[in-house]
Amino acid sequence: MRDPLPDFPGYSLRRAANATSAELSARLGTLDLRQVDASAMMLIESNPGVTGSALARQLDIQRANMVPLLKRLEDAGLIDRAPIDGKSQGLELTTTGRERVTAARHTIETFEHELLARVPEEHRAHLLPALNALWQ
Amino acid sequence: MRDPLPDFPGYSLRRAANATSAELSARLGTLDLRQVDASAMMLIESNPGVTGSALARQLDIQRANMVPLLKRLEDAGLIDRAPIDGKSQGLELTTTGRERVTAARHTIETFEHELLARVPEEHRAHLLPALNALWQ
DNA sequence: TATTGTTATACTCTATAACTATA
DNA sequence: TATAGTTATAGAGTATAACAATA
Repeated sequence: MRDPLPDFPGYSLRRAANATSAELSARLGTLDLRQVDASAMMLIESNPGVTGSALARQLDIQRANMVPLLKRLEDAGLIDRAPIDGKSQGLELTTTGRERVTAARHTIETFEHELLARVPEEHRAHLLPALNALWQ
Repeated sequence: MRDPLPDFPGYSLRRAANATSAELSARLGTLDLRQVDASAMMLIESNPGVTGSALARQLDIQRANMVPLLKRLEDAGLIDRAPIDGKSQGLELTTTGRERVTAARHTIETFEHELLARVPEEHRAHLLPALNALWQ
């Protein structure tokens, strides 16, 4: 079939994101994590005591949608919450959470390595900076 | 906030796709089109008489989800269906559909041009081939 | 006055299973 | 036996509005 769509960067971006996202989700699923769980946990790991609101802003997630996300992580014993003041609560990884995020990072790094291997060498180093220029 | 996530190509890919997709959707919305509508119409334009099933395969959309999509396009007077045999039907753009897809392509090309302008010149030419290597 | 955490809700997108009719 | 079109439905993911309590 004639297909003019892959010539559009926007289309290719969406297709590439969908394809790789589905694959990564399947792998993180073996750790009982979603992609957003792993992202949130890595941010908490790098910023212990961060609030849910700050996390939401950094991940570009609605504050309201953080509630079930954090509840899931807490119920799974992966994070703890401690009051900062009367209205804010700081988030930290539990011991289990630290182990899980380490496993997740390993899964992700393996995945990204395979991902980049698909890209011809001449283009490889340009992918990340080009992508980050699009949204950062 | 310390944020290790933009160093992961998979994360940057998803963030870039989300950000650009939201922007493009808003622009296509002024033409009463969704992204997938524009994609489907461009494929029909390039392959007049194509079936809905073939379209679904090319776009990686479930056959079942093509039904409301095509109904929407037909109700809007953008496509016509003509029986090929007893079970298949060929899709074609109407006159209105051809005008609309031309407008959509203009919108998309303008958008992509702005998109690529955000990417530093040294990386620009590498984006599309790198992306296409990830899913094609 | 702005922000945090929360509840409730609706909407879009997508996936699955099943069915009929036809190739 | 495989494919086309379809129906119905369920599950994610996300967006909006509103609220009480606190900074």
